[in-house]
Amino acid sequence: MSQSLSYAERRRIQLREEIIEAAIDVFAERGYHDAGVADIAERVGIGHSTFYRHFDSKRAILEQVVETVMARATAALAGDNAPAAATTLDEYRDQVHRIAEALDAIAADARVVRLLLVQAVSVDIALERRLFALFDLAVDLTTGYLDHGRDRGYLRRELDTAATARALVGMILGTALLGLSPELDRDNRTRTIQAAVHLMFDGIVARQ
Amino acid sequence: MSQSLSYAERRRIQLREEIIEAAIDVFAERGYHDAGVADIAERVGIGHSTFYRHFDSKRAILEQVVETVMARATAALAGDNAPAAATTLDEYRDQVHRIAEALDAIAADARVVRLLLVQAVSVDIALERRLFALFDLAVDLTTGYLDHGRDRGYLRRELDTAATARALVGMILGTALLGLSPELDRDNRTRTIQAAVHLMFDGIVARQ
Amino acid sequence: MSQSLSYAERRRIQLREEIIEAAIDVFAERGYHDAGVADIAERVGIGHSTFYRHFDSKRAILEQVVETVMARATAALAGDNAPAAATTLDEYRDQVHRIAEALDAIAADARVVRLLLVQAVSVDIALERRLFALFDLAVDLTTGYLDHGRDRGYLRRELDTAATARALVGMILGTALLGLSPELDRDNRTRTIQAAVHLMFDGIVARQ
Amino acid sequence: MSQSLSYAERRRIQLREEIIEAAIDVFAERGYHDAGVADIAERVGIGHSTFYRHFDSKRAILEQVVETVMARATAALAGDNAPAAATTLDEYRDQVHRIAEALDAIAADARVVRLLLVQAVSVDIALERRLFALFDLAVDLTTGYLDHGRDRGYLRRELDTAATARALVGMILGTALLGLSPELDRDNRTRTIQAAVHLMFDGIVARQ
DNA sequence: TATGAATGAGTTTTCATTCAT
DNA sequence: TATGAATGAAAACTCATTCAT
Repeated sequence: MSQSLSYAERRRIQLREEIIEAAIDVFAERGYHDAGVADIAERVGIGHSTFYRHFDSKRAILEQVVETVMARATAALAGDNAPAAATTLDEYRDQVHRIAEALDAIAADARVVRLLLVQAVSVDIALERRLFALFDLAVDLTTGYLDHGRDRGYLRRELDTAATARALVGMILGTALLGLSPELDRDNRTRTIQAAVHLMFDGIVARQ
Repeated sequence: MSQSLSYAERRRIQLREEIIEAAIDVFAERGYHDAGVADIAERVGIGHSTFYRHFDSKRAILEQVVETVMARATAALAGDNAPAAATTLDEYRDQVHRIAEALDAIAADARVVRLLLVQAVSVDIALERRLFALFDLAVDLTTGYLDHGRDRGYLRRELDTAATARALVGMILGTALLGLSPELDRDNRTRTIQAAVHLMFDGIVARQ
Repeated sequence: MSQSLSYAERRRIQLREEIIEAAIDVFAERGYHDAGVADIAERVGIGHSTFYRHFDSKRAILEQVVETVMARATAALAGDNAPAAATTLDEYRDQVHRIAEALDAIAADARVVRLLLVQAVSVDIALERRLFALFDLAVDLTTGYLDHGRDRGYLRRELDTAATARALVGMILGTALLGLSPELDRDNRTRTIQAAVHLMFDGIVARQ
Repeated sequence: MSQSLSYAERRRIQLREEIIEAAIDVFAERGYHDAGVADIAERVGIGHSTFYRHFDSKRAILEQVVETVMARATAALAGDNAPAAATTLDEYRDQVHRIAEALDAIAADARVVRLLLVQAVSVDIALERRLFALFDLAVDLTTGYLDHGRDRGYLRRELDTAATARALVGMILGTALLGLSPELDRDNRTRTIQAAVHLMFDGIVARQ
């Protein structure tokens, strides 16, 4: 199908992607409001007017940026940590570990966190809703996993799966947010992930 | 001491607080950038230049707003859920429950969450740092609690307390953020809190 | 007549004068536009609202200030350097010297020069006219002196007295303006005056 | 070299000059403070924000205006009244006449006088300094001429050249300032110049 | 098609002046 | 009477968006 595109069309698509990429950087660095269309255009190396041949408005590209980043994040998750349900606790543990690492890889890019957790929420109600819809989806998915584990018997029988899922997704988002702190080095980040997973499975209480 | 203030002085202080209150609303509703000084003034019912008799700039009142909200939040925590260390697991469980409820009471006000987690981070590097400093403090405090519990023996001996504290604070922030979702009703919120606390202590794994 | 004034009236007049004095300082230091009514009031030690009990507007006090400074300047001139006409060249030389010194004493106060030559001309056409009327008066007076000297025979017969008077008044104003230069010390100032008087009488050409 | 400029570039430069020209008018007519950027733009027939595509700020264009006017004035002087030193009194007389006429031609444009003597001094310390530096330069140049004449013997041997130069430059500035008076017609202006030159060379005293 | 030029709507901020105590 | 509080008019400046080349 790509050979059916003319050179101009391919060029056009490529430029569009370059603009999105530049916008990701610029919005993450300076924030949506402080970033100007001119900044984005300059980074791409085009006139700021050309920008408008590809996007209707500044708002429109933010939307596209958020969309793109959301897509990448979900793609990264979908990779090999497929939603195939685990049948034993150990399998589930492994799966969660893999998911956690994938999420960490995503969140390690501060731009992603800034765009999704900060900018997307601060600009606009409509965008905020879109984001919360994604979060709700994540909660639903997680609920499914927990339901499955509870049915299989390796998770606590009385688990309030929906509420627990919400707490877990919250933990993901919150630690991602905390990861923006400049204090946090790589090692700390890794330990936090491990602690979170350990917490998730076993809690903090000592067992005899 | 309050009787030592003249009528004019009291009036002045009161107006100042009204402005802060209005700013909390306006910033939470429309976001810092989309909110104008005129909007704040209008909500208070004063001329927009009167605003400048009480605050030097728009930026200055945001700072004051964040300060105020942070102070209220910490005050709410400090209430009766004093940092007095628990000596048994049950005491600690109770304490955590009380803290969780206090935090929930704070976070139930969507304005607080919006201001602290969204606006304060999106406006300015300086403000962002201030906020992260607060989060780091929360992590340190939590680490202290966990250390104490581990030393007493009611928490897991091999607990990575600092990393776990980070995960826990992340869970608080993340669930607060999720709480912005308009879908979430009172009951859901409560269940999420309970699930979070349960998760924290016992994890999700079934015990025989 | 002053004993007919009540205490309150005297106090009022005195305060009015204090305000004018403060305004002279403030306008000279910061310029009319950059100076605020509040600055003047603060210097006097009164509330800025009280200012309006004594003057109708900021513009009004500038007028008063210019009037006052002009009056002082002319008074200083009128002193002992009375317009009594000289009958000999030497008498006229003496007279011009006295006048020059009096003018220098006035112009040594940079505030006067700033107010009359800079501020009064830059604010307003009406004020500018008032000032030029004063200058024209000075030209007329000088013309009278020169006419007198020419009639007496100690000044050149073919002297274009009106035009020369204009040149002489110009020299006074111009050197006063140059005197604002921070470079100029007391000695230079004196030498300039003497050079100007010498120039006026004898020109620069060598005589055999 | 001008053909190397694209149409757009020429247009841009031309517009820039139109703005400067308009600003000269507007600042001279209403004074720097009372003139708004919008007034300048309106006179050029452009939107007020277009102004900001050519100048950074209102202050910046004043600087440019003063620079331009100063440049024009010095250019007018530099014309054919070159600084080539005169060797005889008559040559010097001629030279001074030419210079005086050139200066008069400059000062005949009231805008120039207003901008340089009034506005430039009233706005800003920095600009005032720049102007006084120019005046000091004029004094130095004049001193050089006088030194030369004294050395040649056609000027008085005991002439305090520096001080006299200051008095002469003062006379130039002062008569220029007086020339702002609306009373003054062309004829008066010319006579004043001639009287000034006559005064400069021969003084007012009758010679037998 | 790509672009720089142009623009007006909008925002923050100042300050002379009036008002209420 | 003296004053601080209140205010609105005005002004500089920015920037997303449109236009003309």
